[in-house]
Amino acid sequence: MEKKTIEEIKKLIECIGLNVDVNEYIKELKKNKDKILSNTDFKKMVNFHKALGHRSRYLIYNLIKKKKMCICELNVIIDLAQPTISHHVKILEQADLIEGIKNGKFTHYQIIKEIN
Amino acid sequence: MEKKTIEEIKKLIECIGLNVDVNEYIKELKKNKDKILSNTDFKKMVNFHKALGHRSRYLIYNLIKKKKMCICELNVIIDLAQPTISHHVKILEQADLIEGIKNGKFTHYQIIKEIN
DNA sequence: TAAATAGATATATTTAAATCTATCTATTTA
DNA sequence: TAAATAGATAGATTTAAATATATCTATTTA
Repeated sequence: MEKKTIEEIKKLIECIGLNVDVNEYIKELKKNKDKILSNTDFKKMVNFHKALGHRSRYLIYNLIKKKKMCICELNVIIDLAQPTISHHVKILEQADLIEGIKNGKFTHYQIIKEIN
Repeated sequence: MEKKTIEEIKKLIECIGLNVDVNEYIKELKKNKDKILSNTDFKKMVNFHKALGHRSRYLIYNLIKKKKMCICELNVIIDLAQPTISHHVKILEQADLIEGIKNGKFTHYQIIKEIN
């Protein structure tokens, strides 16, 4: 065991008290961690929050929520280049928040997961 | 009006149809946009999602949710340097998701906003 | 079927976030 | 009150995300 880890564990012992089995305690914490990480929704939830955790995307999501829109409509009111808007829309789409319905030349995006 | 904008609007006219007042339509869309951006919760919501939209922070949040913890406990089970963990914890704290309660030398962090 | 075009993709560049090491601060306790 | 220490902060570096320009693709329609 490396020096750094030994000091971390010394610190932990002081924190949790001497009357606790440290190895058992750490084992329990690591079990919690593994359980969280192995949850099938873990990545999905992180991506969901990451998708909405950006000013432009949160705006686009809420605009589409008010009224389904195509890229060309978003492009008129948002001060970003068309490929940038397409990029953000794609991230929202991949997070299963919106979907695009092709209609002739135009693709209309609409909400599929409602967030209040 | 610049060339780029003119083409954007031409495109929009084709999309929404000729029997619609384009200026009125754009005005309405921009009103929607301004309403969304001026919402007092806009920044708060983006920060909330940004806070949870990162692997390590989503893990830390869920660990604290299972059991209140101090930095030293997180440090033992997460493979990141102590200041990095402190940094992530601070972001969760600033998003009003968790709070730190000082107890002697140790600060125990606990959930204040439950997310399922 | 060939020109026009909505919007996607590729690639490069810029900007922001994550992470680290080193150091500081506030608190405890011997 | 001085040494010890939990965890916060500062600053530098690395990594990832945002954005732009240029180009491509799939579809439409004249």
